[in-house]
Amino acid sequence: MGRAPCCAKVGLKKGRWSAEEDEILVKYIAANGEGSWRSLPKNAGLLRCGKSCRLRWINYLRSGLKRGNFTKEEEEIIVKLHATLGNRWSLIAGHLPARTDNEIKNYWNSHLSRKLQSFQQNGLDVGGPAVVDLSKLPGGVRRRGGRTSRSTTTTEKNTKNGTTRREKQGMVVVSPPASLAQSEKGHSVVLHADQSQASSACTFDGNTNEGLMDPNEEMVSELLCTSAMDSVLVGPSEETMAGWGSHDGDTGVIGGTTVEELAPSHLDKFLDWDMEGMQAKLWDEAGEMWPWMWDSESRA
DNA sequence: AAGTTGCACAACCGCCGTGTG
DNA sequence: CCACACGGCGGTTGTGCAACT
Repeated sequence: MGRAPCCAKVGLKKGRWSAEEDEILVKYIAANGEGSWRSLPKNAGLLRCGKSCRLRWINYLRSGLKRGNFTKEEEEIIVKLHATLGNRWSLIAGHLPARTDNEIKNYWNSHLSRKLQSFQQNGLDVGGPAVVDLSKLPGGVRRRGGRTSRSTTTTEKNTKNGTTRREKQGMVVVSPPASLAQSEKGHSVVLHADQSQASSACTFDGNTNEGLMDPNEEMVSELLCTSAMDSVLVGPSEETMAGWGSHDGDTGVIGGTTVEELAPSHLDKFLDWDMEGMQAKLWDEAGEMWPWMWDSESRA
């Protein structure tokens, strides 16, 4: 059992590509086209693994790639798509043709995730992620090196989506908007994010009108609250949950609709939505959107 | 000026799905 | 149906560099 390594490890060069190697690879592909990555390095005279050649070509050498800083528009697209698709960088990259999945992934890990986390931790009242001017958030200004002081813990703050948050024993305690707390007192609300965050949930206990959430899950749910559109994104049936958990064939079943089916038309539409308005709508229509939450079992 | 620290990013690693014999 | 090769993808790591002490 077990596959043979993609290439013989012995004698192959690793690490950064030299200009000479780049030139060889570009010339070879120009003459012979892409594909046959396994045999490419041998045929081209490169002491590289085929996968390494492919990665170098895909991410840096092929034409049509846009290098340099991400624009504000690109950032917003990434944030919104990530809220929907999770870490499916190749799908996200499909909506930013000049960017590679690796570049987007790196950018997310080094820039955007930190911004959003800072946003959440500081409870900034900036109107929700969809309308956040990312450049104004902590970390928005590129800064390199040096020691950074760790942000102090927050006690209690009101957020623009109507919830109240405070921290207790390492968890984020979230209270729903007063309107929901009063109208739906005695019920529980569980917010589920996309497939990759299926376990992320905020449960508002009907008696205390509070919900406990991991700080990281808070960010997910914040995005979810502002982006949820219908049952496709919110609320698990058993079938849906099974699809989330299984990663069935990389299909990414969400509420019976595959991610591939969602993209691009639904996602393009999604990007145009008034996220803040959707957030308010979500709270207003909580009873309709999550009917399974109001059954007798969930109240036990 | 030198040492320290953390960021940014290129590249690697390993798993998974698909195609093929 | 099975085993294998290959390509693709997402997670992770290594390294260079600049800011800071």
